[in-house]
Amino acid sequence: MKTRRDVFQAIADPTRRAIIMLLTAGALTPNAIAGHFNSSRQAVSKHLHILSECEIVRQEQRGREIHYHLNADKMKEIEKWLEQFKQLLTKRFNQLDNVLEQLKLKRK
Amino acid sequence: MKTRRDVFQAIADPTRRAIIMLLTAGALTPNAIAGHFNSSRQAVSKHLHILSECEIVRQEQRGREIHYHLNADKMKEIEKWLEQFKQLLTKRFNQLDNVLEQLKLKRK
DNA sequence: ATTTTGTGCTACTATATGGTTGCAAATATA
DNA sequence: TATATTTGCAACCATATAGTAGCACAAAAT
Repeated sequence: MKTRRDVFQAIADPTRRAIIMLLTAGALTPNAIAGHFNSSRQAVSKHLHILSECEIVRQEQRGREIHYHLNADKMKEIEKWLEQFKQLLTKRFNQLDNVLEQLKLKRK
Repeated sequence: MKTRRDVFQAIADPTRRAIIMLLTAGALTPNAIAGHFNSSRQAVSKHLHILSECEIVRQEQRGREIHYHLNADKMKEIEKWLEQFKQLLTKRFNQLDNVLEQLKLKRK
């Protein structure tokens, strides 16, 4: 099992999805984030580390505090994949349309 | 670590994403799918099992062959989450707009 | 009837993951 | 200066994951 670290891996965990949602409202410190969940500060820190690696999140040091900002652009990768998926689906239905078209012609 | 089995977990693995893409073109047997990848038949079967559990994929027995169909509707869950995310982002920018608006007013 | 083929299922392995605990470093506060 | 707070980091644990190999069973093909 190679260590993957992509956006899809990042959003696989429900806590990380929640953190992402939370950060849409603005930057927060690890402590503040942990306060919103049942997770411990360290657990949240680990999730933030993973999110940092995927560049979904960006650190900003401010004295002893670290503010975690969301990099919303990264989310576009998922959107892109979904778009690609939907396009392939459309192609398939076009093929199905062709089949139905041909059946219609035959019936004539 | 609880065993999660949701769509997000399902698309976390690149092989599974590839399988999903492959099945947009139509149903395939495990052997046929494995033929498209470097993965072994057993590995693909495991992925199909996971995809079945999330209802992304549906089995159709045909003699000794099993055809795996895509349930494209499940993918909408991801779309829905993304939509929710984007909506939250918009809200944040609206708040930012309000701040700027207020600053403008103050300057007057 | 025998062989081949397609598949699922059950170990088994190595590695990843999510989480906890404890410690150290840096900054803020008294 | 002494103490409290915020954080990262490393060690450790239990479980999940991805993959392999082998067996069993049913359906086709010979």
